[in-house]
Amino acid sequence: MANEVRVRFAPSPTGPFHIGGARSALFNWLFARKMGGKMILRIEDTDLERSSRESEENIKAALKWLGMNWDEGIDVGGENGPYRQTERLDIYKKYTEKLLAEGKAYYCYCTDEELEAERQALVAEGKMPRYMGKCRHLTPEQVEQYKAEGRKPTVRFKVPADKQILVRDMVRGDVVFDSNGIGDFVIVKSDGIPTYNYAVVIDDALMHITHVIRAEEHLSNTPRQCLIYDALGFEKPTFGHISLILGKDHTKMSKRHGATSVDQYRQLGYLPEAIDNFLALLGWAPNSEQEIFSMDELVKEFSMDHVAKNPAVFDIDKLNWINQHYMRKLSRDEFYEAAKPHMVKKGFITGEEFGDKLEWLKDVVATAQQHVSYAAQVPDDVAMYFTDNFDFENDDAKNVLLEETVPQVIRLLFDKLPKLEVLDGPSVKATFKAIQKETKLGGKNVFMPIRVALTGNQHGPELAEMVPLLGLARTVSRIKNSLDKVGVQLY
RNA sequence: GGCGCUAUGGUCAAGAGGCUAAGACGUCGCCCUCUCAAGGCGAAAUCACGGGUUCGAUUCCCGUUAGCGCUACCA
Repeated sequence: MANEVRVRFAPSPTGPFHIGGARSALFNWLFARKMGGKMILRIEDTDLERSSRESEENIKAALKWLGMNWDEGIDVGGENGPYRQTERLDIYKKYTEKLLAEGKAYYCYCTDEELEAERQALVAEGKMPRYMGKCRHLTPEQVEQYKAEGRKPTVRFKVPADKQILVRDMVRGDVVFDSNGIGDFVIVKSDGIPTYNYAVVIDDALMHITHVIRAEEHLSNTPRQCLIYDALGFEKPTFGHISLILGKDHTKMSKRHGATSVDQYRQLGYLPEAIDNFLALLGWAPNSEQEIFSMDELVKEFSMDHVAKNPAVFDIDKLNWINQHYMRKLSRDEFYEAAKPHMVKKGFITGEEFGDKLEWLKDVVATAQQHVSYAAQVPDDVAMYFTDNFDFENDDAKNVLLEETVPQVIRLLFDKLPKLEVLDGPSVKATFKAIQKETKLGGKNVFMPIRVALTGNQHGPELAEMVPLLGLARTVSRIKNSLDKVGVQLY
């Protein structure tokens, strides 16, 4: 297909998969799906020092977890492979030789020290520090001399002077750069590995990428890449530079802003649908006022011309709100599974429970479903079901038990509860109502003492759901203990 | 320093020459309610600044300021 849209996501496997990378991937994926095109996954591992297979695996796992599949690339193959840059070295080499032969690139034998000295000199003169093309015209003798010294050359691209470079960008419009502001840059490092700006062009061209959607930090590099496209006679793709995600203090997201990797959010119990939904809304807005979108809906609604130009601050509150929305929609079992690892971690369950015990656990966990933002919050929310030892939250709570109507209420409760045929929500509720009626007390005077005696706390889940889960014996003993602690006599 | 991008409430944002400047998160208040959460209703809160262009600028142009990015043998 001649006009097929082909986009790529090309991460560097140099660490935990960042939430910003996930957003770039998402925009590419949405655009590809929307246009009925293809998504290619390529691994840019030319930084030998920092790249690792481990983070490559991490990236692939995260993409899958987020529901983004790719049509071509790593693991799935395709006609334009290999899809790992370190496996494409011979391809780059061919083009480098061509550039060298045509005089569009040259060997540079400068050492780091020489480069640094040049930079310092330029700065001292108040000029822009950039490579001045010292090795552009080396004589054969000089080259021999350098070789004899054992110097390993880099290959630099010869940047043409006085050229206006136009970058056509889907989100920023046309951006013009002046080639005079760009020094001859390295395209092949002294170890023979191509640099990012070089490899990316060859790969995108050879993989027939039609739209390059990536983070804004690459915009300033794009003119360099355009120069290479031209030098190699490749057709340029359409670019789309999406804004960066910033932390709360408006600086680039980093560790001190809390969780920044996709995996951290997964581990905290965020749902992939929620992350996708949230990320999509960061820098893109639908036509409608809708806030909650499934992936299918996003595909349907997505459009690159509704992508915002300005950077977006990562708002954890909104993520929490969206995640809570999706959490509430889970089934009882799904929610239990989501909470399970966190319950195990806290030692509340072993993961081996079955039978009545399992059902009880599911019921307990289910009490947290409506008001928790992410799964890691579940254990704290249900901790009271796992220990009968508790302290009073504060003196206010303690004072609730000192009210003179308390003994009467508790006596009636202890009288009625054991007589119930089944101890469930409705029957417990009915019991409370009956006590209210007999004592002519307001609801608060009935519920609050029971709540505090039962939990030590003035806040918490509904009593009618709590009592059945605790069971008769624990309910009675917890209340007795609390009354003893504050010295209230029942009879 | 140079180049580039950006600038609507605390945050995400709609808007695309004339509007009471949407909506959402968050905040606050009220309702519901034993409490919390959820839910319902409501409120406060925004066009960075200065010049133009125009009958009229949040919207177009220029400048200033601020933030960010690039200026690497990192991507």
